[in-house]
Amino acid sequence: MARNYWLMKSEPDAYSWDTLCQAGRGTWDGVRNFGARNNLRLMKLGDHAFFYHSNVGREIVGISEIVREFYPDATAKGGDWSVVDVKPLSALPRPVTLAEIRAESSLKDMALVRRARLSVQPVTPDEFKMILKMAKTSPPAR
DNA sequence: GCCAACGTTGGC
DNA sequence: GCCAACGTTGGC
Repeated sequence: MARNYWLMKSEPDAYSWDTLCQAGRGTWDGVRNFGARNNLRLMKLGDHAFFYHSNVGREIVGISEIVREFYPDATAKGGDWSVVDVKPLSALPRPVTLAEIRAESSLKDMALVRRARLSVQPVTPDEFKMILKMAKTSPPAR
Protein backbone atom coordinates (compact mmCIF):
# COMPACT_ATOMS: atom_id res chain seq x y z
CA MET A 1 0.00 0.00 0.00
CA ALA A 2 1.30 3.38 -0.99
CA ARG A 3 2.12 5.86 1.67
CA ASN A 4 1.42 9.53 1.15
CA TYR A 5 3.87 12.27 1.97
CA TRP A 6 3.18 15.71 3.39
CA LEU A 7 4.81 18.78 4.78
CA MET A 8 3.51 20.55 7.86
CA LYS A 9 4.69 23.96 8.94
CA SER A 10 4.97 25.36 12.38
CA GLU A 11 6.61 28.40 13.83
CA PRO A 12 9.11 26.93 16.27
CA ASP A 13 8.30 29.71 18.76
CA ALA A 14 4.75 28.35 18.88
CA TYR A 15 5.34 24.62 18.45
CA SER A 16 8.69 23.17 17.55
CA TRP A 17 10.03 19.78 16.52
CA ASP A 18 11.69 19.55 19.95
CA THR A 19 8.35 20.15 21.62
CA LEU A 20 6.82 17.29 19.64
CA CYS A 21 9.75 15.00 20.44
CA GLN A 22 9.50 15.73 24.14
CA ALA A 23 5.76 15.15 24.12
CA GLY A 24 6.10 11.94 22.10
CA ARG A 25 2.85 12.66 20.28
CA GLY A 26 0.89 15.75 19.35
CA THR A 27 -2.37 17.04 17.95
CA TRP A 28 -2.00 19.26 14.90
CA ASP A 29 -4.63 21.85 15.80
CA GLY A 30 -5.28 25.46 14.90
CA VAL A 31 -5.37 25.04 11.12
CA ARG A 32 -7.76 27.71 9.81
CA ASN A 33 -7.20 27.53 6.09
CA PHE A 34 -9.45 25.49 3.85
CA GLY A 35 -6.73 24.14 1.63
CA ALA A 36 -4.62 23.08 4.58
CA ARG A 37 -7.64 21.57 6.29
CA ASN A 38 -8.54 19.58 3.21
CA ASN A 39 -5.02 18.19 3.12
CA LEU A 40 -5.30 17.20 6.80
CA ARG A 41 -8.43 15.26 5.89
CA LEU A 42 -6.61 13.37 3.15
CA MET A 43 -3.97 12.09 5.53
CA LYS A 44 -3.98 8.37 6.26
CA LEU A 45 -2.65 6.45 9.20
CA GLY A 46 1.04 5.78 8.63
CA ASP A 47 1.59 8.69 6.22
CA HIS A 48 4.82 10.58 6.70
CA ALA A 49 5.12 14.36 6.98
CA PHE A 50 8.11 16.67 6.99
CA PHE A 51 8.19 19.02 9.95
CA TYR A 52 9.11 22.48 8.69
CA HIS A 53 10.07 25.42 10.88
CA SER A 54 8.66 28.58 9.35
CA ASN A 55 9.89 32.07 10.13
CA VAL A 56 12.62 30.98 12.52
CA GLY A 57 14.96 28.49 10.89
CA ARG A 58 13.08 28.13 7.59
CA GLU A 59 14.16 24.52 7.33
CA ILE A 60 12.84 20.99 7.40
CA VAL A 61 14.03 19.42 10.62
CA GLY A 62 12.30 16.06 10.97
CA ILE A 63 9.74 13.53 9.86
CA SER A 64 6.54 12.75 11.71
CA GLU A 65 4.05 9.98 11.21
CA ILE A 66 0.28 10.31 11.19
CA VAL A 67 -1.01 8.24 14.11
CA ARG A 68 -4.67 9.30 14.06
CA GLU A 69 -6.72 10.38 11.05
CA PHE A 70 -8.74 13.59 11.08
CA TYR A 71 -11.28 14.46 13.75
CA PRO A 72 -12.88 17.76 14.88
CA ASP A 73 -10.64 20.53 16.19
CA ALA A 74 -11.60 21.16 19.82
CA THR A 75 -9.83 24.54 19.71
CA ALA A 76 -12.18 25.85 17.00
CA LYS A 77 -15.08 28.04 18.07
CA GLY A 78 -17.54 27.17 15.38
CA GLY A 79 -16.56 26.43 11.83
CA ASP A 80 -15.74 23.07 10.35
CA TRP A 81 -12.10 22.41 11.24
CA SER A 82 -10.08 19.28 11.67
CA VAL A 83 -6.94 18.00 13.34
CA VAL A 84 -4.76 14.91 13.03
CA ASP A 85 -2.43 13.36 15.59
CA VAL A 86 1.26 12.92 14.80
CA LYS A 87 4.29 11.40 16.44
CA PRO A 88 7.95 12.14 15.75
CA LEU A 89 9.53 9.46 13.58
CA SER A 90 13.07 10.71 13.06
CA ALA A 91 15.08 13.89 12.92
CA LEU A 92 16.83 14.59 9.62
CA PRO A 93 20.59 13.91 9.76
CA ARG A 94 20.84 17.64 9.17
CA PRO A 95 18.13 20.24 8.45
CA VAL A 96 17.39 21.10 4.83
CA THR A 97 16.82 24.81 4.43
CA LEU A 98 14.32 26.64 2.27
CA ALA A 99 17.25 28.27 0.47
CA GLU A 100 18.60 24.84 -0.52
CA ILE A 101 15.18 23.72 -1.67
CA ARG A 102 14.83 26.85 -3.81
CA ALA A 103 18.26 26.21 -5.26
CA GLU A 104 17.43 22.61 -6.24
CA SER A 105 15.80 22.67 -9.67
CA SER A 106 13.95 19.37 -9.22
CA LEU A 107 12.14 20.89 -6.24
CA LYS A 108 11.02 24.09 -7.89
CA ASP A 109 7.41 22.92 -8.10
CA MET A 110 7.12 22.08 -4.42
CA ALA A 111 4.18 23.78 -2.76
CA LEU A 112 6.67 25.14 -0.25
CA VAL A 113 8.16 27.18 -3.09
CA ARG A 114 5.03 27.80 -5.15
CA ARG A 115 2.47 28.36 -2.42
CA ALA A 116 4.45 29.70 0.47
CA ARG A 117 1.45 30.24 2.71
CA LEU A 118 -0.11 26.80 2.58
CA SER A 119 0.70 25.33 5.99
CA VAL A 120 -0.22 21.71 5.26
CA GLN A 121 0.79 20.54 1.81
CA PRO A 122 1.39 17.37 -0.19
CA VAL A 123 4.89 16.24 -1.12
CA THR A 124 5.50 13.84 -3.99
CA PRO A 125 7.51 10.63 -3.40
CA ASP A 126 10.27 12.02 -5.63
CA GLU A 127 10.41 15.26 -3.68
CA PHE A 128 10.45 13.34 -0.43
CA LYS A 129 13.35 11.17 -1.61
CA MET A 130 15.29 14.16 -2.89
CA ILE A 131 15.04 16.00 0.41
CA LEU A 132 16.09 12.89 2.32
CA LYS A 133 19.10 12.62 0.04
CA MET A 134 19.98 16.28 0.62
CA ALA A 135 19.66 15.75 4.38
CA LYS A 136 22.24 12.97 4.21
CA THR A 137 24.81 14.92 2.25
CA SER A 138 26.93 17.88 3.28
CA PRO A 139 25.42 21.34 3.05
CA PRO A 140 26.37 23.27 -0.12
CA ALA A 141 29.46 25.44 0.18
CA ARG A 142 28.82 29.12 0.30
C1' DG B 1 9.95 45.40 11.41
C1' DC B 2 8.44 45.66 6.71
C1' DC B 3 5.71 44.33 3.18
C1' DA B 4 4.27 41.16 -0.75
C1' DA B 5 1.38 37.46 -1.56
C1' DC B 6 -2.71 35.52 -1.02
C1' DG B 7 -6.76 33.52 1.46
C1' DT B 8 -11.15 35.04 3.50
C1' DT B 9 -15.06 38.02 4.24
C1' DG B 10 -18.84 40.69 3.17
C1' DG B 11 -21.32 44.26 0.47
C1' DC B 12 -23.62 44.62 -3.57
C1' DG C 1 -21.03 35.51 -8.10
C1' DC C 2 -17.85 39.33 -8.28
C1' DC C 3 -14.45 41.86 -6.24
C1' DA C 4 -12.65 45.34 -2.90
C1' DA C 5 -11.21 45.49 1.66
C1' DC C 6 -9.12 43.28 5.18
C1' DG C 7 -6.21 40.16 7.85
C1' DT C 8 -2.53 36.88 8.14
C1' DT C 9 1.53 34.37 6.82
C1' DG C 10 6.07 34.16 6.34
C1' DG C 11 10.39 35.52 3.72
C1' DC C 12 13.64 38.92 3.94
